[in-house]
Amino acid sequence: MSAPRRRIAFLLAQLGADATAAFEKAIAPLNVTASEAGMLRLVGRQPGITQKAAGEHLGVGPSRVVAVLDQLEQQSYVERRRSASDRRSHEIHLTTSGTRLLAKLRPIAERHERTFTEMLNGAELDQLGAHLETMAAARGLSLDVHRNTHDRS
Amino acid sequence: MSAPRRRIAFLLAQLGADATAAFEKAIAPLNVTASEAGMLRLVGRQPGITQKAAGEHLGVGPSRVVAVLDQLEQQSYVERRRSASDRRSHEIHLTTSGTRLLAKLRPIAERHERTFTEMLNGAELDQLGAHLETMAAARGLSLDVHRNTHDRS
DNA sequence: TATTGTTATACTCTATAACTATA
DNA sequence: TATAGTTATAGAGTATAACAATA
Repeated sequence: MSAPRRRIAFLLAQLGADATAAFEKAIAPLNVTASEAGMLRLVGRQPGITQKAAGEHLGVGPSRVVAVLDQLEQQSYVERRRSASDRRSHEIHLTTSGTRLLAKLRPIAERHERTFTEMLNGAELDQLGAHLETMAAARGLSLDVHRNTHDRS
Repeated sequence: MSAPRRRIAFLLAQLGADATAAFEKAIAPLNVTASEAGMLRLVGRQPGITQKAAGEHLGVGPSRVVAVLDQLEQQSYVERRRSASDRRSHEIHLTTSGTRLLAKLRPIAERHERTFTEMLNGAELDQLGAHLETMAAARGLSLDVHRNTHDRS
């Protein structure tokens, strides 16, 4: 059918906003925002990543990267190190306390995922995940930021 | 599977944000934001709705309702009328040109929906839509009432 | 006293342009 | 010249509190 009576895009917008708000709320006790948590995960997975590369992965501009890193660095969760090969660029690394924070974030993210998926069974989630990944790939969204723990396959 | 899946909520957040951004971009030529489009559609469906009720339907606060309506009224797409029964409240109505704008919005929203669904076949979309609706219902998101501003027609 | 809408304020996120220091 | 990062600024969206008119 070419006349779309379905409301997929609308449902995605609704559920996506709800997921983001719920995640923000879940991690608020750790005094980090979703932006900061996303950056922490990325840096944990790719230590030494440059700010430019981080911005591309996260889909945000350079000035937003600066703001997020300023916040994280001020709380001593990450540090910027000037690259030896190209002194214009900064390599971002987790500190010990950043690594500890990331470890605390993981179970919260898992619980968050469970609250969003508990109403569907395993087969349904496999279908849903496959379709969402197909859509995300077709839309050119990068998907690797979140897969940094045990489910890399 | 007992290991928590950690990708569905993330995919929803990513795709939801992408859907919202794409819709904004699609309607930009009409010089309306997604907030304004959502309000227009609500008022089209429920002429005479009060600002308070509109805010509840759209999931935004009173001051946001004022800002969106100020914008729409300034462009003569809607008008506020004091309620005869309760002179504290305003009843919102589309103007002729607001109705015309709403009619132009509809095919754009349909094209937007197709853009987000063209990579899946009909059976896959049926599955996906059913699962998303199950999730939305479990999350307490209304399927009939539009609670956020990133709406399609 | 409570409610509807308004105004004011502050904070987050996004986007852009100008600037610096390197290359 | 071009690039990586920084700074400044502006806009949209959100949240909250104080306020006027009305109930």
